[in-house]
Amino acid sequence: MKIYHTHQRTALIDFLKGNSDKAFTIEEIIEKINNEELSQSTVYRLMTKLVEDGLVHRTVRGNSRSFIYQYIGSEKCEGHLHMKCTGCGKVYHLDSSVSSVIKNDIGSSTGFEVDSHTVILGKCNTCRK
Amino acid sequence: MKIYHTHQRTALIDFLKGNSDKAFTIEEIIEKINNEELSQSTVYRLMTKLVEDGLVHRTVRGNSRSFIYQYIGSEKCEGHLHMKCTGCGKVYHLDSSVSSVIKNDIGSSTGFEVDSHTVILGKCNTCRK
DNA sequence: TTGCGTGCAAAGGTTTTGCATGGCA
DNA sequence: TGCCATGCAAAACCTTTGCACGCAA
Repeated sequence: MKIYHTHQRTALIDFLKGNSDKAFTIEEIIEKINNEELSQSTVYRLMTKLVEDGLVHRTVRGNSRSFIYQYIGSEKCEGHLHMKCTGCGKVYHLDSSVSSVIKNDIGSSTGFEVDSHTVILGKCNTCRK
Repeated sequence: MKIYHTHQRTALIDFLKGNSDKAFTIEEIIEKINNEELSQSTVYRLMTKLVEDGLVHRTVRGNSRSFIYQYIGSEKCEGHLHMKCTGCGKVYHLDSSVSSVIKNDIGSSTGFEVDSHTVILGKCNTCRK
């Protein structure tokens, strides 16, 4: 299935890439980029695809009911683990060397081969306070 | 606010405690214990409280739309991490000492406080072959 | 008896979908 | 031109809530 590079798609991906250190609800995304004019259903549809393609990570924030999305698709994400804060929903990138140490610790003690896409849950420095 | 020990509450907590290695949707919970007769809204209400009290952990499963809940209040799983094999689906308990090392590695390099109930994904020794 | 808990059904909020139209390649 | 993408509005879905009644303490 071919992909058309519509201006809606471009605007959305540019926005997410430019803010890959933050996570947003669909509502927030629409608010932030609606000079580019894209409808709610388009955002939902694009997001679904981006999540399927592994470019975007989907979670929930706190005990809210809606999902938040964060861009994690850059190549630089290969090989390291991610941590997701259960408070604010933000995804953090764990340093490659620390990631390797962890994978080795687990591998050598149990024979378990850790998947690079594992998301470690916890509370970030800010939300712990 | 006083707590009444109704049979609905007891049935729910007993079920969750007895299956603390698994996570369930509200629908699944109702299905599994509905010889004890408890309504959907009661399950939702009890769950909300249990999550607030920190006895139950709430997340989402895969790309589903509904939440899943898992009991995390028992002491026996305190302090160590779990690994789930994406091949056979089994959950493994990671040795406490290895768990501590990992938590410390992450904590000292990022300030992130790892949730003990994090589930690390990967392939177990058997499934790797 | 008191007042928290429950069940039912209705409401609420978020996400998905059908259909006609728009626009990229 | 061919066909994927979009927008709108309706539908679907999950969760929450109001109210009257039930039941633990």
